[in-house]
Amino acid sequence: MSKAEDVSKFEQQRQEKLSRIKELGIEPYGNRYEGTESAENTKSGFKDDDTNQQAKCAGRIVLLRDIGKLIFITLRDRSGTIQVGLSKKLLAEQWELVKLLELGDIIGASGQLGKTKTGEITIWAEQVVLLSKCLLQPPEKFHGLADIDQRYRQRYVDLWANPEVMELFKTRSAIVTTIREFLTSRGFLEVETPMMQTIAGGAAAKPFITHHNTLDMDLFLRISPELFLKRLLVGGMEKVFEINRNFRNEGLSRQHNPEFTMIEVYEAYADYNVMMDLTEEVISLCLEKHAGGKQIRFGELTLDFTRPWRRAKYADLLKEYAGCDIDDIEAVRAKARQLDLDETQMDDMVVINEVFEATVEDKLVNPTFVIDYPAPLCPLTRQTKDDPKYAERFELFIGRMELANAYTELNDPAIQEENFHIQLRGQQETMATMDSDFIAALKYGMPPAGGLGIGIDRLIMVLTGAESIRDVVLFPLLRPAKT
RNA sequence: GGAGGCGUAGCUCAGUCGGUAGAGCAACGGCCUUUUAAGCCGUGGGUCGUGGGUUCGAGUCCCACCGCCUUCACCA
Repeated sequence: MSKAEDVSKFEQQRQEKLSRIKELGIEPYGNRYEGTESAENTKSGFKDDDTNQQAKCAGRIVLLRDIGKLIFITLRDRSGTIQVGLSKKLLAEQWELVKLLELGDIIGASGQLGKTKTGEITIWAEQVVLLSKCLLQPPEKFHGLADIDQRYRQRYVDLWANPEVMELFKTRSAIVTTIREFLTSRGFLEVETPMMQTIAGGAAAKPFITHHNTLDMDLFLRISPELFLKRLLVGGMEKVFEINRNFRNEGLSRQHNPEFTMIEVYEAYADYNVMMDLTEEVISLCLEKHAGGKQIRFGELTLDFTRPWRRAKYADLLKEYAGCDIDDIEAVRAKARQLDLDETQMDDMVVINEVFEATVEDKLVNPTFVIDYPAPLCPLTRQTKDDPKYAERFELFIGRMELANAYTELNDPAIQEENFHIQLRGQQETMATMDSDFIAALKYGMPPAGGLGIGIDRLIMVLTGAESIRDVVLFPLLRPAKT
């Protein structure tokens, strides 16, 4: 960064142009501008045989080529770009304004639609309106804005200077819409539950703490909506979902942003198998509608989404990749030591999970459902029918990342209350924080249900090939910029 | 929090062994009515992230700090 003095030098030049525009009696910040068509629609609507086709577009000047008495401008709008030809002959009275236009200004232009010698569809402007003056230097026209720091801090510039960034966020929006439509068309009700909670439950994570002044009480930003959505099952909302932010006060990484978007889905009378099918179906639908094929490049990896996706038991994967039997705890502990893990202060289950995470997770590149987790690791999950050591839970891994987590919900209040007291040694956080109102809800009777959570940001990552969560979050958390 | 890397003009980037700070784009002044990252002629632009230190001399070497990236820790 350079001195404010230098920055303002360029700004001053633009301020001077602004003054000259005002001297022409022109308001440099326009108002409502009606009757426009998008750039891409305008171009696709062009007919060669129609010699009197009018067009009207608005957008930001991203390229400007001044040939003297003729200026070519490339306008960028939400849809793409279109060329505007500004001719002195056609714009006699507006020519003075037109000569003052510069990169970054937002203008509206209308006139006859035609083609240039080289065949580019062009609006030959008869009317030009300055809609907003740009007072700061836009980034370089060819390379765009490349500095990662600045791209995140000034996403408002990144979005129009780098069209692929705009594309990605349009895709993100479309994927969320697809998920929403998929669920609502199947009778799911979209709801919103508290983001500020008095007990941060439903997941194992450190919460953010905030304070309500009038009530004079601390509140937690939610780490999960789970316990509230299950209350809705008790209330009779049999198929519900919520798409919203969770907050976890933990480290940042390529896969972790402190606030991230989750969808949670609950279906009464279903179980984790139903949720597994639903997960595979909805992600495949998103892939089909919004991605380039069943194979997606993800950094060094190629993710193959061809169905059916692998479904493998937790214990079998442990055997496969760690080479030890889940029931042979000494073998697992030996493996832990081999991995340089200090297992002495950990409960058996914690050791098993540490070994699992260290040996299995980074092998799971193509979509893989890991099913039947050890029950003690799953205090909110129903045990499997044939073996109480395991819980009816799956996690979906794609590209070495955990994307989804689901289970057959525990609806026995006695077992749930007991599980809320579990604190495994070696676990820093526990998802078993006592919530007695939730127990009360269960005592009224919660239908058996399947529940599912999908990390939306990570889903967008694997579907678009973006390797960093910051590339799929519009405004990722950063420290304040240097002064 | 630990480790490693990066920070040079508005933007994208060069900068050799420690010896007066460079290019392209953008800007400014000219020319140009069919350009496509338009072209041509000319001009200006820098406390090299910040602060110390070593040195006759620091963008370059050393230390601290700030920010970003990667990685580890953390984190289902």
